[in-house]
Amino acid sequence: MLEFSQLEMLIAFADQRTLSKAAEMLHLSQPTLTRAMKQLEEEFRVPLFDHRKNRLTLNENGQLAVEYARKLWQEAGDMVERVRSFDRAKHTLSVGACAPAPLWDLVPRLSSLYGSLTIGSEIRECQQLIQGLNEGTYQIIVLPEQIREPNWISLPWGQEHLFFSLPEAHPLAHRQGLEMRELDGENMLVFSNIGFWQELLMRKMPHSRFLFQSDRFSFNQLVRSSVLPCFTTDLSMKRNTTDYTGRVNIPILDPEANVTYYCHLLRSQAERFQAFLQDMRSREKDTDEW
Amino acid sequence: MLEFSQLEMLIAFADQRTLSKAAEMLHLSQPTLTRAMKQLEEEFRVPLFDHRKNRLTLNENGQLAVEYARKLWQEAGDMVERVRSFDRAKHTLSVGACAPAPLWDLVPRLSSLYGSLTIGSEIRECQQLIQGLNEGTYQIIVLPEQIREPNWISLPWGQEHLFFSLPEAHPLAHRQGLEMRELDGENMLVFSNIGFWQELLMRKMPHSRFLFQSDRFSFNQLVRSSVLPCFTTDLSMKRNTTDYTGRVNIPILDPEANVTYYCHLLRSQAERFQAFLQDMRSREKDTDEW
DNA sequence: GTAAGTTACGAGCGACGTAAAAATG
DNA sequence: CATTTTTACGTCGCTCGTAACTTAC
Repeated sequence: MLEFSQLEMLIAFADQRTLSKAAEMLHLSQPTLTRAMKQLEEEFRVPLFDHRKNRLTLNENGQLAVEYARKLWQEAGDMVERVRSFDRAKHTLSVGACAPAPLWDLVPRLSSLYGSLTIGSEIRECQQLIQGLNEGTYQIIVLPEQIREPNWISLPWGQEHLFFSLPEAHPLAHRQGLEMRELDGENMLVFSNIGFWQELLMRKMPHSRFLFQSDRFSFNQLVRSSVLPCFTTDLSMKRNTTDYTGRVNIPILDPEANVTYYCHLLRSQAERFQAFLQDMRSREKDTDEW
Repeated sequence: MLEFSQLEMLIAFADQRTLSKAAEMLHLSQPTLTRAMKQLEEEFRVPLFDHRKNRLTLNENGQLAVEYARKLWQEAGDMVERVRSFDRAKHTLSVGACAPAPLWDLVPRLSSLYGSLTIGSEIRECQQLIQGLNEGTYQIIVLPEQIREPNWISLPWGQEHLFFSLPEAHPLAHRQGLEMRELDGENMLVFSNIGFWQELLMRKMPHSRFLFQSDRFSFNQLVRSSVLPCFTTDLSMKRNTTDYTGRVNIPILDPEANVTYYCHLLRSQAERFQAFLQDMRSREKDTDEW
């Protein structure tokens, strides 16, 4: 019977051009290769090589066989890989979100509901999330708006409200509310990896320069020590990772700065995530939490 | 390493639903199957089966693996088949013709030119021949007309002229030439497997009934013993396989009944058939032969 | 009780490597 | 003379089958 090991040796010979080199490469003795090539010729029942006294070369049949062997070898590898990733997909749950805040309670929630699964989470652009959900890259995605698709399920997952954080001495610090255009042009401190917020800031405040900080510690230092205006949100403040003493946090009035998040998942996965859906629906009634 | 024998066993198990039946089918002991399935799980490093005490069933991973295994198994078979037929193609030369007569001298000619090759010949409809040449089913085709294709080579291969063969007592037996419509309506004796001629007869003599004879001996008997008109051609008469004594053979004047055959082959094969092409061209000058 | 899967064990065969020979440039 | 392929030979190891055990319907 044709065996993968034989195909491997054939491919190695095609690559190395001599049996000796191929044998060395595969950590086999050279006679083993000679035998394997003979066996292949017997199995195919056609000559695959030009057997000269001390030179073995592929003939046309052999070259064709090598082509097929490579394809088969590749597909055999794919087969194993696909089955493994299929299995892995059953033990992992990938969440994609448009912003970090929804993940703060979503991931722990999912962890406690699906203790046996590995929870992976990523922050990506909305368009990528939508595509990823359809392609199976994500099982659950969080978007800042509700998208109604017939084969999707969507349920609200809290709200988030953007604030300006101004030094007390700032001329606008006395205001109860602000529109983004009122600070357009000022240099702003911004924490990185804030998902869709970043695009929003740059769109609504095109004249501002944004000083992005990817390190939480550096960002906190700058918030405390500088007089640069920055951003925060209600969820961020509740989480208390940054000390805003000496600053006034003023709600931003623009409608785009006040979002409701929605979890979306494929209707075909409803059964798998039944526990999560029940949990979401029970929260939905308990509106105080938000 | 993954082995084809393991895939075979996996497929057999998927088909038979129990290891015992699969083992029986493959003429192996049942423990061999148990081991092979274990090995597969080790190679994939994911569970493929639901191991119950006395029942083994494929889980989802396993079902996926079986799908791939079937595909791979099929392709491995294809691989061998393709290489074999590729090799065979190098040792065979398939000729397709629209009528039998051109083959009478073409096949012996090719045999003597390419003694090491097996010559296969078939009579088919022109459309099938054209398709077959392009697809590689035939290396050489003979058509009753010249077709000019940029990547084809075409050269004439003789002429053939159709005759009516009438009993001497037939009212038209004295004529020097006849048109087909003049005998339309009479019952005619026809030898089978005459290629495109058959279609021509039926088209030009729609009111005649044709008594097809596929056996040469029966046909000859009927020609001798009956007074039914029949057909012959100059090439057929030269070949002398039928005794026309007591009959008058009268040329048919319709242009379609007087054809020049053309051999066609792919220009890409010109080198391979160089000897044949030279031979054809030298005959072409020697017009007396026709 | 029958039929299925798993485990244990022993034997046989086959695959591999070493060694030697032959050939080529 | 170095490199390569092929052949011969001996041994190690792996694979297979038999047999015994366990379980379920």
